[in-house]
Amino acid sequence: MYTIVDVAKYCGVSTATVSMALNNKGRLSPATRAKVLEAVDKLGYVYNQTAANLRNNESNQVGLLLNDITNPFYSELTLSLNQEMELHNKMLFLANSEDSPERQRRIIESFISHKVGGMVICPALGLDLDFLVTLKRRQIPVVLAVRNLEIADYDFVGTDNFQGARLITQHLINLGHRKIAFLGGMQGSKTRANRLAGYISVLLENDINLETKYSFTCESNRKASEIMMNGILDHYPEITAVICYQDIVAFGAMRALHTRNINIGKEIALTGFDDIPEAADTHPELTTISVSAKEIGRKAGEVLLKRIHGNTENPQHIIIPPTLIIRHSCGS
Amino acid sequence: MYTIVDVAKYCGVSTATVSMALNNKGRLSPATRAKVLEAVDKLGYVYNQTAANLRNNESNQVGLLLNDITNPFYSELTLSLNQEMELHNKMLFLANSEDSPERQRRIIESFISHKVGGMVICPALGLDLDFLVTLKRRQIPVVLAVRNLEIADYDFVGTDNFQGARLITQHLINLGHRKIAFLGGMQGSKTRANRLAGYISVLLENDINLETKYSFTCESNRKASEIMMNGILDHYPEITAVICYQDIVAFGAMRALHTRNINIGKEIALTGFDDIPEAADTHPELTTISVSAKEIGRKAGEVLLKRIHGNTENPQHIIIPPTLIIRHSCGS
DNA sequence: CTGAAAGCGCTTACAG
DNA sequence: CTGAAAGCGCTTACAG
Repeated sequence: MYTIVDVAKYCGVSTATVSMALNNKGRLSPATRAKVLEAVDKLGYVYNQTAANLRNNESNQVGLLLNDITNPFYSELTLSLNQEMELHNKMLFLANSEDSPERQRRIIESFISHKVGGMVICPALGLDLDFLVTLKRRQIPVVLAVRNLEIADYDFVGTDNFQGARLITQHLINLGHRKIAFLGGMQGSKTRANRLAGYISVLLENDINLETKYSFTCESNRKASEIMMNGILDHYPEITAVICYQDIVAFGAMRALHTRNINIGKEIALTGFDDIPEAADTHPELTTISVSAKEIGRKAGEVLLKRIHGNTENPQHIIIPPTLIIRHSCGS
Repeated sequence: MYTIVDVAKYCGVSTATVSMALNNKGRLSPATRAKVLEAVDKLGYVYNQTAANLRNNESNQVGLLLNDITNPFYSELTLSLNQEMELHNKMLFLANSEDSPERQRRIIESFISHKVGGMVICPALGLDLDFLVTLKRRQIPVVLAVRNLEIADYDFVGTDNFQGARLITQHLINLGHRKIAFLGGMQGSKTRANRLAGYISVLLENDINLETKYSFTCESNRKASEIMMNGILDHYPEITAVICYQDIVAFGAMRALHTRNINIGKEIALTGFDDIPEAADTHPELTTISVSAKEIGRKAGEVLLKRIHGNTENPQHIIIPPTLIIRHSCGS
């Protein structure tokens, strides 16, 4: 593996000259520059970006911390953040917290140790806030995505969960539903609290009696929600509509319904949240709330980049408005 | 941001001592070690891994190059590779080629520039092989995943596409189908060629006339395959079964079928390939070939790690055998 | 058991 | 227009 010294020797110039040729800086004669570039090509020299970063006290790496890359919502976010970073010649470290606060902490420390210039974090549930405060002191730009932490001094990009839930609840009420369940999300999740609040607020506005027993928590995977949905069917046959916390949760619920040969859309209405691509593949296709993961990823990248370049405005909260996507799972 | 020098000054020791304390190396008196560690804690010093890497001429970063992180098959692979890397304290760079050979080239060069210790690559279609040969000369470990390139001297982890296609084709024939189409994949894809060969070989073995017009290419997304499926229905109404190149392709085909109110499983049989989680969410659930993306990711990580640690055995080709998953899209 | 010094591969301020 | 030298934050072989 050649270094800048080898290239310099090969051309009979100094390493300073090679460096300047490589970075297109300083005033080199075109002839010298050409000679160097040719040597680079001939030797197959490859620039050591990490050495340059060390010397310049810079970084062109950013970290992305997710809970579950396997969730299509997050993989779309990853893609668009990645595209944004590529445009600005930054590399992306990817890590998965799997919703473990301890693991998340380790990962963030690892990001710092690896000298990221900034990071976007989808916080794990139960993350201790003290840690984030010390993180802030490190002066490294952090933007929170998807899940907000209500820590005033962090940038955040996400959606309006309260509003999204309102949209979908009102839609069901307009269709005549009165016994509406809310299924999914974990106890203690801020996101869930907001969606639940949206659902409740619309119920109240419409003078519908709030039955707290109609809201159910479950893990965000198909298996867990399938089991829960079966429980709902067994114990609350009066329910005519269920608002699922996420599309993934709705998929699990659908399994339970299909197994029992219950006609979704006719006998029961079902809704999701996120509008991942798969939501249009189910049968019936899922009525859901669209939250553009792509847009969140892009915006988060944009904000992060600005911070990395020294922007010190007050923290921004960018809210991508959710929209109602009507398909066939509430009738058609 | 403190450095090792600050910590050393704070404790009144040399930087060598701090370094040794940090790495648990050398013979330091427990008292000194404790003093250093305490200072680290107090100052909030964080280790600069990149500086250490430069000095040691090591790396604890690996690169993962994918075509489409948005495809659930690849996100599962990413997750399991990531887990494997985390176990060994390596960070993962993620990049998306979006199947552009030129972009892929840029990314690989960027990986090298950022001093990855190795990389796993799912090659983009149409990658020029010369480039891979020069890559080989750089001595940096590379393992190919999912798509093989038939370059003898690279490690590869993937599945047996030929065998998988044979499994599913035989299944359809056993169910009585004779007019079987093959839908999807791009011209020039090695993977497609192998699956197509499996399909053809079983047809021939069963004395079924091979109709070359029954095989169709299309991009691996829902929209493209929906359009193609509509074409098939319009022009070849005699077809009773279609083998889709991937689950994603099958999802698009399902859309076309649902739109036309054709009963999947009864009027037409449909199969996928990959067994991504969503394959069990469709209605009817998709009969498909299971290829464990998790297993591929894990194994690829394992092989890469061995290479990084200096293993110089001959290149390995690890084939994860595919299995047939019978659900309801071919009748039940 | 601990310190002084060289060096990993770059860049840049300073001379010339 | 180009070179010699110092320094980014580490580690390790060598002294003591």
